Amino acid sequence: MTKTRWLTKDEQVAWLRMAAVLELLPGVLDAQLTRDEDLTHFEYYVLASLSEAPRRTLRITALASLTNATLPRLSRVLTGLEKMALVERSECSEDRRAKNVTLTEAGWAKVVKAAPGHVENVRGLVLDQLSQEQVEQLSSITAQLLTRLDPEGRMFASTGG
Amino acid sequence: MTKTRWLTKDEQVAWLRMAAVLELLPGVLDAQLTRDEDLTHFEYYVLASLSEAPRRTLRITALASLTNATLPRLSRVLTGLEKMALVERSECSEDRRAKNVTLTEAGWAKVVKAAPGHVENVRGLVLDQLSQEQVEQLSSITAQLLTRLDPEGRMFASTGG
DNA sequence: GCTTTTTAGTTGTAGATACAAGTTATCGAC
DNA sequence: GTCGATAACTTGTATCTACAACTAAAAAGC
Repeated sequence: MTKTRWLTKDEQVAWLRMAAVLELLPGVLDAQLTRDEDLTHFEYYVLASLSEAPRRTLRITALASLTNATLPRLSRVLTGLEKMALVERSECSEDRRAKNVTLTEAGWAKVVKAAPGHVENVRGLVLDQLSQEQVEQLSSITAQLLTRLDPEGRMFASTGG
Repeated sequence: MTKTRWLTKDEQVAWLRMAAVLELLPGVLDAQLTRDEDLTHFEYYVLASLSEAPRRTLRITALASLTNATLPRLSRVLTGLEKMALVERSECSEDRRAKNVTLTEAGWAKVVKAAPGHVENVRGLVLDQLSQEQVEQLSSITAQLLTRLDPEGRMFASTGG
């Protein structure tokens, strides 16, 4: 129980701004995808993750790890996506406890259709707002933060420092 | 409908890292406060906002704007905080539709008690992970993003560029 | 001043998420 | 190979949040 090291004025400002971004950005990302594609950002992220996997297929646990979702959450989201015919569950031959999820053709088409709008949104909100130099700085800063937030690089094919 | 400007490799990496931070950081902030103080990060933010207001009092709408909450959400959270005796609602004399919320003595004590752990957490997760220079860069970058995300500076006493 | 519109806040209802418990299957000890 | 422990999901239940409908009061139109 040592004495608290309070934030300096500059740190305080930096953190308050960061906290505000943390609060605002997810809602704005969600809003565009919901409006244009009737998908939450999380659902999009699930589909996008599958689209990049070998054979567009992953074990549910692996997908949960990639997306930082709990298993119950992912299970229910997958049920929803399955109802939309965007993914399919199937038994896993090697481990009969486990299941595979596969992106259907319709699911692939959905990702292809949704990607441009999402990318434009990310550009408009973030990347195009920053100078080339700032984008590099942001990349370094977030990489540094992830060493603590995600030490095992689960959400990320840990692209070197 | 122009051709999509896809992300360069560097942009893609920067964005994926940023998205991962966005996904992970709120949960970790919440976990510490819930564990140590039985408060969500949002509840803490509400109490902290009140603690800095004149007379520790704000109109509900003003508080909603500061915290980026919808009115229904804030209304219910306030009901919860009121049950914990951390805040009090009172009629607003100037406008009888409106209500004021005030931090009680117990609410003030709660913020004072919770702040050190929260600050240590923010330090450990973010500020102490970065160099002095990176903290400045983060501050500039987030300020830039907020010009788009929060053009009216609602969440922030817009501290100049 | 009376009516219409807008604003402040609360509550109804539905969907999303978490934690815990349940099910089925693998793994490890022996 | 049998038994207890662990792992991969799924489902039950409670809480949280959003959107919409509701109440009450101020503001605006005329």
